[in-house]
Amino acid sequence: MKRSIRQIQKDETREKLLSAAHIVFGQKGIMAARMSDIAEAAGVSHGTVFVHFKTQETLVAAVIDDFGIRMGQRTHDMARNSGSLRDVLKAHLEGIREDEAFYTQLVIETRSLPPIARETMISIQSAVSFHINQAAQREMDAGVIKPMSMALLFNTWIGLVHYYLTNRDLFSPEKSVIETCGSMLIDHFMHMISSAN
Amino acid sequence: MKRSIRQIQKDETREKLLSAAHIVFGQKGIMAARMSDIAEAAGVSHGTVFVHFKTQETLVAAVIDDFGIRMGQRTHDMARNSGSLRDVLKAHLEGIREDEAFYTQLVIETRSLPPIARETMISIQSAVSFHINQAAQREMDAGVIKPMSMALLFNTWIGLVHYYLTNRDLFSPEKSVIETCGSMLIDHFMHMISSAN
Amino acid sequence: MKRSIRQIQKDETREKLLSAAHIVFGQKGIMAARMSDIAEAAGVSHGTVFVHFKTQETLVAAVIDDFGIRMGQRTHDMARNSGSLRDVLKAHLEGIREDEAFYTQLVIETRSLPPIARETMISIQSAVSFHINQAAQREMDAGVIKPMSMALLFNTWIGLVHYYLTNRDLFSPEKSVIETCGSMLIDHFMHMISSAN
Amino acid sequence: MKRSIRQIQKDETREKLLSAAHIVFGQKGIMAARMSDIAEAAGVSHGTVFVHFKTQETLVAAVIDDFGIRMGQRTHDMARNSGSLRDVLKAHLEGIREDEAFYTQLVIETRSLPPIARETMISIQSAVSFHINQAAQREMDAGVIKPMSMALLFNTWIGLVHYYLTNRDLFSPEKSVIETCGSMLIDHFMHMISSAN
DNA sequence: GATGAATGAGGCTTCATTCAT
DNA sequence: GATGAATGAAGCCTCATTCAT
Repeated sequence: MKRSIRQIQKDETREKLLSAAHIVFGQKGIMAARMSDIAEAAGVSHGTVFVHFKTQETLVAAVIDDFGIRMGQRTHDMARNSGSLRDVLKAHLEGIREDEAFYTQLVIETRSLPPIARETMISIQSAVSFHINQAAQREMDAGVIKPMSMALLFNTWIGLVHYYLTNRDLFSPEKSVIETCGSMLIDHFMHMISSAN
Repeated sequence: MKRSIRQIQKDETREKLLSAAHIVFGQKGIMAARMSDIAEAAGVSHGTVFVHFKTQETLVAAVIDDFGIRMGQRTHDMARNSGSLRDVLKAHLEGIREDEAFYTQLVIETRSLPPIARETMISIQSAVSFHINQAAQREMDAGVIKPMSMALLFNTWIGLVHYYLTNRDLFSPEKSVIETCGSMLIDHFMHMISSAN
Repeated sequence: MKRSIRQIQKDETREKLLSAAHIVFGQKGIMAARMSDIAEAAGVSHGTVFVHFKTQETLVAAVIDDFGIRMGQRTHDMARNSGSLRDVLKAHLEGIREDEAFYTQLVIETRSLPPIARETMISIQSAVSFHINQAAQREMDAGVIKPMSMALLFNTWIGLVHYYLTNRDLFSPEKSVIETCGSMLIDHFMHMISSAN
Repeated sequence: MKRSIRQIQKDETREKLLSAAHIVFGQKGIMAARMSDIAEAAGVSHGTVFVHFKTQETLVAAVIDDFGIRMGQRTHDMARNSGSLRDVLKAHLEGIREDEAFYTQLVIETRSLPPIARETMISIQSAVSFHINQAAQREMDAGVIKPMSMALLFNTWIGLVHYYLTNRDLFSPEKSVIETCGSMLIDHFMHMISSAN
């Protein structure tokens, strides 16, 4: 069927665009990237972007949505492979590391992005939070970590991670912050919430 | 003196502009605010902005610098009035609260702003960090708080605060995050780092 | 080939713009012409100009360069068709006449234009001067014209021509100065430098 | 009388402005000079310029008029001190030399200036032409110079002089063209029109 | 469907001119 | 009269979006 060949090609182009946008957004920032930058990065013409995404906002939303699904999947995988809180945190960072640049931009720009961005961010955090809380609760019940509000425990972790991500220039100008500081952050966080001294 | 009447008026306009910019930046974002928004907010004509600030970047730099000085002053005051770490954290949040919206935008946008922004941010954090570390060290030596890296202690605090600030919509959509969550954050943080359970 | 249809159309627009700019520059002056004047004269939108010429300076440079090439070609043709100095002068004026308005503006504004303008002007004059000198030298050697510095002979001729061009309002307000005064100028110049009385 | 003290001061300021404008116009070009440049050069405030000259055009006109009067005076003096054509040409160049920069700008910009500029230019040239023609006629009658149209003789001279003035960068980048090339120009011109070889 | 030239709204900046002091 | 801050019209340039090919 001709139809389906075309369809396949179209889908391929769409994927190229989403992937290119993901990279460019991670490099230049989401709102700072121009539509033509993305076209160029995807190796297609400027106009083609608009064939697939009616407006800039649509493209941004699609990239974010895509990313949300990927993160959701990773978080889901996280569940089965992790037992201890430490494992969960490790898996969490690992999940971020795979999209570090884009994730960081998303953290930074959420507020000035279309609502979908905020919603995606929240849904990602909710899923992550669910797993972290579960593991934390278990260890808290076991008396390994201090009793404290789950929400605050989670927000402290997220805040710490985001702080390092968004200040990469201070902590790891050359390469991935997660790679450079990840295990240190986990150690520190575990130490802080641990009931031992 | 004629001189000084005119000078005073000019200074007033400059102040009006800085103050309007400070507000508008806090509302719309620093780079998203247009020069004409600021003119309008200050109640002067578009051209007047350029009488006082040759370029947009100059204005941004001036507002940030202004803010940096104000924060520096507050941090300095913090020193004499605070003994315990809890006091210092309280003073820190109090200092932020007075410029909450702008501070939050600065946290968000630092990376896409002229270098002065980053430098100001760093210098503010350095000063704050100095006082926090001093108090924390004392209490750590006294065995009241767990032994841990000063840098990580500070970054955890800053990360936590910034996380709440930059997610105001989640934590306090109506009013100041600091007002709403400040003492909770301090309590939580103190509890976390405390050597007691 | 699709390629070439689009390419041809783009080139046509570029030509329309260059040609419109050439005319508008001749009428209003090179720096006095606004980008929007040229867009209007070319029958395209304001933004289109910037698709083809990134900045005003680029456009000016392109128009001048274009003109330089055209003049160079004419000067080259001049060579083969002219024997006597009189012929060369005639050809020179003829070459100018085809772009009289623009050439005149260029003469007037060279100093306030980007360096390319000056360079183009100089290169045009050099080529012309070469041919004039050659013919003049021959006739000087033959004793037909007075012995004199070639440079001064050339500068006198150019000065005379430019003076008439730049004072068209005095000499030929209605139409081309070259048409109106050209042969008179040649006669006069030849008479002046002739060794006969 | 208070009145007349004020009047004197006002006149002084006006003179300062005219003089400053004359210099600045000579340096930056007449239309390229900003009103504030002139205020600064005159050592008065920006607003003061408008107290004396309602519009930019008025100022330009006044400076040109002033210059015209000065040139007229010099031309008049030229009359009594000069006998031969060579003397007149020398006096002519001398008159220009005293205002070389401004005169050159005027030559270049006349067309884009208010009509007064053109009229002044014409009136200056008329006066000069009168004296040159008179002397030339005498020598032509005496058979010293070739018979030729007075207008063309004059225009050749003016064209030559203007060509050197407006191409100072080629002929005398460092200092006055008249000083550097003046006598050469006179010699050449006299040689050209002389009936001798 | 892909292309990329054309479009035009929107933003920054300059500078002659005005006017309150 | 002198001052200089304020004004706003006008010009350059960017970039998301449209549309003919």
